[in-house]
Amino acid sequence: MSKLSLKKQQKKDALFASAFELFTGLGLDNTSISDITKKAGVAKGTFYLYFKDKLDIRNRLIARKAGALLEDAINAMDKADLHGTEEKLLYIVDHMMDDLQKNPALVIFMSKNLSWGLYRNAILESTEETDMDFKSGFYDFFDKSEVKYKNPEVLIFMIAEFISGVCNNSILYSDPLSIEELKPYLHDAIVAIMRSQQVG
Amino acid sequence: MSKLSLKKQQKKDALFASAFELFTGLGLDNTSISDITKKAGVAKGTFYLYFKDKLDIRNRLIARKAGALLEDAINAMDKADLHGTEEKLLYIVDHMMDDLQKNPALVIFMSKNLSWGLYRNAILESTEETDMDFKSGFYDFFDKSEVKYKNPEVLIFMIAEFISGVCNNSILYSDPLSIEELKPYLHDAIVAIMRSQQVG
Amino acid sequence: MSKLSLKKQQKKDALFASAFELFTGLGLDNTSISDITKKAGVAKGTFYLYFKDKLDIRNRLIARKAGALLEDAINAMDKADLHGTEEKLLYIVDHMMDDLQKNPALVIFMSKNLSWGLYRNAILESTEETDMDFKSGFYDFFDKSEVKYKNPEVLIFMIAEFISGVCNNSILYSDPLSIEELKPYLHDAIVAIMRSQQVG
Amino acid sequence: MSKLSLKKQQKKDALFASAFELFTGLGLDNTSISDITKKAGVAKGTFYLYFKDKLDIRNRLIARKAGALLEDAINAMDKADLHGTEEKLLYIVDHMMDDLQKNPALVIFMSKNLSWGLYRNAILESTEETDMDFKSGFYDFFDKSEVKYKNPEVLIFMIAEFISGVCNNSILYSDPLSIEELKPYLHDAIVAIMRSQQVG
DNA sequence: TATGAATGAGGGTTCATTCAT
DNA sequence: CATGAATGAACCCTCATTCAT
Repeated sequence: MSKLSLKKQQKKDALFASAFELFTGLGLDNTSISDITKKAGVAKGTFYLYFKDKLDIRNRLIARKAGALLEDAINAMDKADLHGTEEKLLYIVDHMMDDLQKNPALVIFMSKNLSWGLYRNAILESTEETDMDFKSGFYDFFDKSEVKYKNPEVLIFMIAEFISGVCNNSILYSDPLSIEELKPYLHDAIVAIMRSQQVG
Repeated sequence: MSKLSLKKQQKKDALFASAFELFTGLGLDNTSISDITKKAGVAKGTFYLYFKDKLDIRNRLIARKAGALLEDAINAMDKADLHGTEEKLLYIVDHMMDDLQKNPALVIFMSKNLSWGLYRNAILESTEETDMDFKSGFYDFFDKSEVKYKNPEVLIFMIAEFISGVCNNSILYSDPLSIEELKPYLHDAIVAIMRSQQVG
Repeated sequence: MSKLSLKKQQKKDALFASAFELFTGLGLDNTSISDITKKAGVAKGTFYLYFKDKLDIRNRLIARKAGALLEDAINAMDKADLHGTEEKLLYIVDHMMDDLQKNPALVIFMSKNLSWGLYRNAILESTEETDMDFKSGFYDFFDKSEVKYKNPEVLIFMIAEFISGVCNNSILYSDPLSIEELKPYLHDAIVAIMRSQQVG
Repeated sequence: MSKLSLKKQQKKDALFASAFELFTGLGLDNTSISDITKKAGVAKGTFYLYFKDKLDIRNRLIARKAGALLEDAINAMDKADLHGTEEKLLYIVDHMMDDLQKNPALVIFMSKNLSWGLYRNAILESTEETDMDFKSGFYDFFDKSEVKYKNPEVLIFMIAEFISGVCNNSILYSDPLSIEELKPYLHDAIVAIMRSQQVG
């Protein structure tokens, strides 16, 4: 990467970082592009060299963050010595929840901006922002599973929405319980959901 | 209620109705107070006689709508001949989902604006906007239940978040499945969640 | 007219006046709405209470100015003791040229912004900005004329374009001659054009 | 001309061509320098190596186009077997009108940007953009004429403005008539103007 | 109470121009 | 010569809020 394009990447990253902080702190609509560029230390016009508008940077940010979250979890899972689909899935879920717990800003951002469509895109489609190929891995995972599920995508969708909603309130407001207190309940519920979707 | 205060109530209702239509149609941030008053057929200044600002009308609207949704479900449940806590809970859940399905605008509005805190307020706290007293009913319901749950509020919270998230995507985008196709999966999952939270 | 709507009319007039001065001084595209409101002594937002955008105020300004120019000329002609179509037409043309000569700003504005379509609208169609009914007068004038012309509208169109172009350069730049020096040539040319369009 | 300066000339020509297309298509103020360079396939900075700003390229473009229009007409007239000043003048006028009619873009551009001053410069002054020497030819033409005019430059000026205005509306909007329908009227009017300016 | 004209800060966006490469 | 990333002033327009009527 040349010196010039390195500088460009730095600007883009600075814009991403500023946008993320502001979106999570003030919300999407209370963040102006002026705010983003000011925080990033670039001129307002520079924003438009890299992004079409606020929606554009938001969507690309989601792809980045969601992809990274999943990637970390999968990488950790690969290193752990796990057997069984259920065990693996729970591991991924726990890992992602731990990550989210450490990063409340990310929770806010994702819960307010993430629809399943965007999330699935981030996971299953490769974009400019995500390098990894999750797609083949996803289907592999369920094909090789000794336990069969009625509809893997529906299962993942339901778990994702479940966790997303629950974590959002719990992590942000400790309401009705803190995430630490909630975890046992949650764990049981997730296992129950999984088992309810097994074939046979 | 005097003639004058009837007129006032009509204006307020008109503002509520206009705000709801516009919030769901255009989104909160794309709806201006000018839009609301124009649609309601009152002057712009009149808005400020009844509401503090846009956030104020939104929160009060949520309390109204969420309360009504639950009230309808409970009323219907009372009329139905049901036995058992699980059966009753499922009935309420189904009823609410049916209502939401018939009213996608309401789904948009609630999913984008509803946090558990607000929702619980609508359910457990009586406000200016909700007449019913849900609170005592709520505790009664679980106290009298033959099946005991570890933590009824957590259970309700988890189910609420689960349904809210799942319905949102499904009803609005038919993604990953339409709500009709999704229902059997959802039903199984809810029962599983409930049972996972039983004591003993 | 109530006190309130009088104030409104004053603001509108102030905006018209400011816009006219700035359009003629700086040109349409070098005049910002901010400039107009600043000069008119009103807030920027006030502009949008009365006009859609810059094009809107320009078109309405043209209708006003062109209408007034013609109206003055016709009124003067009515008072003068004139006989014969040619004599009357020449009188109107002279009167308008005199008016334009006294008001170079108007020349700039009209020559840069006026197309025949707009001009004809200003003359023949009644708008919000022009009260007089020129239309019936126009057709009356040629119907009653003892001299018949092949196509009255074409004749008027040609004379209008001729004068418009010639006056523009002459009044603004005294090029190739001052309007005063040019007048005899112009007079001869206009008479020649008229006669060339007579029937028979 | 060296190979290097040939390349330079090509870039300059590309910029001229792009600017012309965009000015006529979008208008002067809706065309950005970025647009021009993009269309020309050069970098934005390159523009400033050849032109001072947008006004500079516009004025030079006018000189080019107006000069070419006249040059073509004169060349064609020289080849035709014509006798008499009036006949020759009419031939030139007709030729230019035909050219303009074939090229509405040119009409837009010239009518919106052309003042007599610029036009005369293009005709009478030699610039960087026009090679031909029209000046001596112009005075020769009227000196040798068997018919004498009161003021040849005024005559040309009046005809130019007349045609310019009339053609503009007619060619662009077919209003009040199409140029084809208008031509007979126009022809008569021009002859009339000429004759009105003869000496004696 | 009810009105709606008026405000002006602040939003998103464009673009002529510069300058390090 | 040529590039195009970067700038930031300036644009148009919206809108929550106020206040005289």
